[in-house]
Amino acid sequence: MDAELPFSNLFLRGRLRQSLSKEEEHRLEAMISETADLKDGSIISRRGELCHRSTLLVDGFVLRNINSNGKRHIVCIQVPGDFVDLHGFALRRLDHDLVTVGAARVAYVPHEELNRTMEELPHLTRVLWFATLLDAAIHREWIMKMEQLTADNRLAHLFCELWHRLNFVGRADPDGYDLPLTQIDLADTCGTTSIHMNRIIGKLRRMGLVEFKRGRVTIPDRQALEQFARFTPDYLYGDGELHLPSDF
Amino acid sequence: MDAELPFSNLFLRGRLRQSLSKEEEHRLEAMISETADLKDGSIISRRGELCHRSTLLVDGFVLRNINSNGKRHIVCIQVPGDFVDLHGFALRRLDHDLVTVGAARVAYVPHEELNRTMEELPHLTRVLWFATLLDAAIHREWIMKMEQLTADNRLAHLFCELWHRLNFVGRADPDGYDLPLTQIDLADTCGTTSIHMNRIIGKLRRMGLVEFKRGRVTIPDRQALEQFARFTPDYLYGDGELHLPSDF
DNA sequence: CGTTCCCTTGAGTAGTTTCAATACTTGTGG
DNA sequence: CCACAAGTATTGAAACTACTCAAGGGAACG
Repeated sequence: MDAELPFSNLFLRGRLRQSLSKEEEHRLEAMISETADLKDGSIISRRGELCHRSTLLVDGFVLRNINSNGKRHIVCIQVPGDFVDLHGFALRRLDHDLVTVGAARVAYVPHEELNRTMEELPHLTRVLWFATLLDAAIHREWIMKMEQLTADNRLAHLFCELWHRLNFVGRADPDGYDLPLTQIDLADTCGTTSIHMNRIIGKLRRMGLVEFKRGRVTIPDRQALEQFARFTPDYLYGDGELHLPSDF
Repeated sequence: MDAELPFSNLFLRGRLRQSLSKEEEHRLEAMISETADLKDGSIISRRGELCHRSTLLVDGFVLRNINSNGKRHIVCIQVPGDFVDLHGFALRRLDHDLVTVGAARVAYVPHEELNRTMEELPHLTRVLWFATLLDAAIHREWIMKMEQLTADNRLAHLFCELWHRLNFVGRADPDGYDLPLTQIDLADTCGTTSIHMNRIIGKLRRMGLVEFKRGRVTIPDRQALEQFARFTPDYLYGDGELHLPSDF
C-alpha cells in the first residue's frame, strides 16, 4: 500500500483513515500535483498570503508560528501525515507562518482539486474537515495545559503528545523518537525562556522521566512521564473516550 | 431581514456572511429544527457524547470547558451568532463541554440537514467549515497570549477580543458591552486564580483602562486598552491583514 | 579556525500562588 | 420581610515559579 500511495499513506493513520474507501484513498493521492524536498527553515506558507494550494507533510517536522511584538510563538507542531495548511483552504489566508524544522518532504494539493472534491465526494470532504478540527482539539488542549500546568509539566505533556502522534504514523519507538528541535524551539512552544527550559530539561532528566538531546527524545518509562504530565491521549481521537464511531 | 431570518441572521455577520447568497441564507435558516430558551448553567453538549445536532447561539453566552484534575478550564467563549458545537458534526464527539452563562436562546440544526447541505451546497459547506476554523484561529491566538502575556495583559486581551466579536453582531456599544461572567469565570479563562484576577481587575480599573462589574464591561478608551493588551483584531477575519477575498 | 548558534549556570527580581480571614450579594424559605 | 446559606468579592502575608541580566563553555558550519 505504501508503494501505491507513497505520499498520502500516513494521513490520519491510526485515526479516521480506516473510514476511507479505496477510491477515496486513491483520490487523495491523485490530488497531489507536485512534491518537494525542503531544507531546514523553509517557509511553506506565510501569514496573510492568499493560499492557492495546501501542503501534506510526508516526512519531517513543521512549526506553526505566530510572531507578536518581535517574539516568535509556536502554536502547533506538525508531524508526518499532517495536512499542515489545509486550514488555508477554508480560511483563504492563514493567521500564522508554517516553517520546517530540519529537512522535510512535502506534497502539494492545489485548491482547485479540493474544490472538486467538495463537489464530488462529501464523505472525503468531511474527513478533511475532521482533520482540521483535530488541530483545533489539539489547540484546546494546549490552551488548557498553558492555563493549568507549570513549565515542567508542560514540557512533559508536549513530549507525551508528540510520542502518540508519531506513534500513529509509525514514527515512534517504544522508548522515544527523533525530534530536531532546539531548546529554544521547545521554550517558544511551552511559553517560557530558553534559560528556564534548560533547567527544566535537566530536572526531568534527573527525575529519570525523559532525556532530551537535540535530535532525539528518550522516554525510559512512558507511563511515569504521562502521569507526571497529567496526560491522557483522548483528545487525539485515536482510541479512548472520544473514539470515533465505525459509521463515520 | 431580521424578521425573515430570526435565528440565523447573526451567523458570521461582519465577516463571511456577505458571501452567502439569499438562497444559502434561507437554507441555513431552514435547517433549524427546533429552538430553546436555556437558563444559566445549562449543558448544551457534553464531552464524549455522540453529537446528532449542532447548536446555533442566538442570544447569550456559552463557555467551552475542559475539566482536568478536578479543575475547570475555559478554552473559548462563544457569543451570539456563533455555531457553538458545529465542531461536533465533523468530530462526532466533542473533547469539551458546552455550558451557558446567563440565560441563552439557541437553535438546533440536525446533522442530517448538515449532511444534505454537504451533498448539495458546497459553497455553504465551505462557509460552515470556515466558521469552525475561525474558532481554531481564536484558539491559536489564545495559545499565543498564554505563552506571551502576563495575567493583566491576558485579561485586557480577552476584553478586547470580546468587544470586537460582539461588535460584529451588533451587541457592543462604543464604550462597552454586557457580559454575565464572574471573576471566577474570568480567572478560569485567563489561567489564573480568582484572587489574582481580583487584584488584576482592580489594577486595570485604577489604570483607567477597563471597568468590570458583574454583568458589564466598560471601556472608556478602547485604543488605550488595545495597546496595553497588544491586541490586533486581524485574527478575527473581519477587516485587516487577513481580510477575505471578495470571491470566496 | 573563527564565527555563530546553542547550551549551561548563578544571582537578583518580578509575577503568581497559596493559605487565611473577612465582607459583600444574591436567592431561598420561613 | 427577615434570616440564612451559598456563592462571590476583597485584602494581607509568605512561599514559590519563572524572568531578566550576566557571563562562560560547547558544538556546528563555513
